Amino acid sequence: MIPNRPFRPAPRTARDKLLEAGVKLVRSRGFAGTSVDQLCGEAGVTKGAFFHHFASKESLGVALADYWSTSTGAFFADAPYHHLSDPVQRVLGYIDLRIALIGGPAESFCCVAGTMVQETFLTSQPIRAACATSISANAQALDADLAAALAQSGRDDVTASSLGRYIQAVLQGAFVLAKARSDVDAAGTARDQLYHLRRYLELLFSEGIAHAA
Amino acid sequence: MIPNRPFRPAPRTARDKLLEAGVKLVRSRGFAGTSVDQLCGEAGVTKGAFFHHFASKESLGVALADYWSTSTGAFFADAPYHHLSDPVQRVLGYIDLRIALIGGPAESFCCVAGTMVQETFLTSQPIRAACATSISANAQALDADLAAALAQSGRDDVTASSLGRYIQAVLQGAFVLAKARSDVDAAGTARDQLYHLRRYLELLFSEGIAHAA
DNA sequence: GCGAGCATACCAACTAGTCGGTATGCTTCT
DNA sequence: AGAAGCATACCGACTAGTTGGTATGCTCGC
Repeated sequence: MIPNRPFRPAPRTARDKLLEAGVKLVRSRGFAGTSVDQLCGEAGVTKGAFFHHFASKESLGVALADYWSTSTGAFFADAPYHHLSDPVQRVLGYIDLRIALIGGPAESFCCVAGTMVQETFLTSQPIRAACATSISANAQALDADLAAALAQSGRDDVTASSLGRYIQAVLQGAFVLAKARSDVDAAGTARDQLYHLRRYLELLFSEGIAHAA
Repeated sequence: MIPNRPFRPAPRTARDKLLEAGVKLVRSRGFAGTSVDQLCGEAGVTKGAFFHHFASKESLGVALADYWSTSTGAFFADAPYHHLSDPVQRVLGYIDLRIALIGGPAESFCCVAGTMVQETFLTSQPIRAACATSISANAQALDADLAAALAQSGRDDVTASSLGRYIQAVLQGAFVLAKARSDVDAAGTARDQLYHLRRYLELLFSEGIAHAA
């Protein structure tokens, strides 16, 4: 789930170029709406190269979800909010980073895995599983901070894993609404959802303290 | 349509059958992943009937979003939570109804408009607009109750329309996560997101009262 | 008999995937 | 060192089947 990815490296091999093309085309046209020829055209490679690296279009979908997962995972693992001492602030720092990454048209910040899984969850089990792994990896990266923040706030009615999934759900929903309202203000629409999410987390953690006091 | 035979069941036209087939197939395979032939097969109708009623596959997509919007709109307009006297309870009653409606596999409770707009927001402006209208109509149906609940709680930092959009965003996100986790527990995953949403609304409205007091 | 509603037959374009081929390296044996 | 042997990376024409869409004909209520 890397949104804008301003510093992505130039892809060298045909495989990398095809995966980068996949990110762009799936984000804007969906998986079924993107043909192998379009992927090759966008990547500037031939069909021979495509089927040299991928056994089928489906296997590109699986590889794309993995590629997306590892590149976004690396991005957030390096983010500065990890250095904050307060776990609540680390969680809010993650949300603030997500807010900061939203900008431009919807296809530049939406999620490849979320888009793919909507279309393929019944027609391709391998792609569905790869997308599920990608999304849950994002959720689990926050798990320790969420658990610490909940414990610190005295919250025992919410689990960290459930809250982590909720954060991912709000992100995915924000992307859907941003696409729907892309004629008005895609980025602003998406950010609005994260402001509500941030407010929920603040209420949740402070309400916990109020309870404990 | 025309009630010239009141003692017989209403004649299901090919158009209605195609729209019903569209709901089922788009929910489970997406719009681009569903062919005109599949739609005709599911509806038990031939291609001639399809292009008699719809100028193109795209125009079926637009009609499908409208059909979805009116049928779901009518359902929620008749729901019993409207009779509750407290606006906060009406809002929470809507959430509880949405929770109650979630069950079975993901394709039986997910949103047609949300699925379609993800794929087509850049490739078909008419479908995107129809889906946006469908989603925002759902949001606006809650507008008056949300405004009353916010006013009653003394909340002036959140607008009703923004909160209505957030509710729709969480629903859409819940559907995405349910699809991704359809191997585990699709319905339970989706419901979990709405429990968080319900808690947010409770905190929001009670926190407002605390502020006012 | 006329138009609404639908069926049959068909088409050009596009689809994912195949296949024979080339260029460039890396190993290994002499 | 050098050549044989082989693997990797890539090319682009080709195919069998599917796609959305069309042209035409039937049928039945008004």
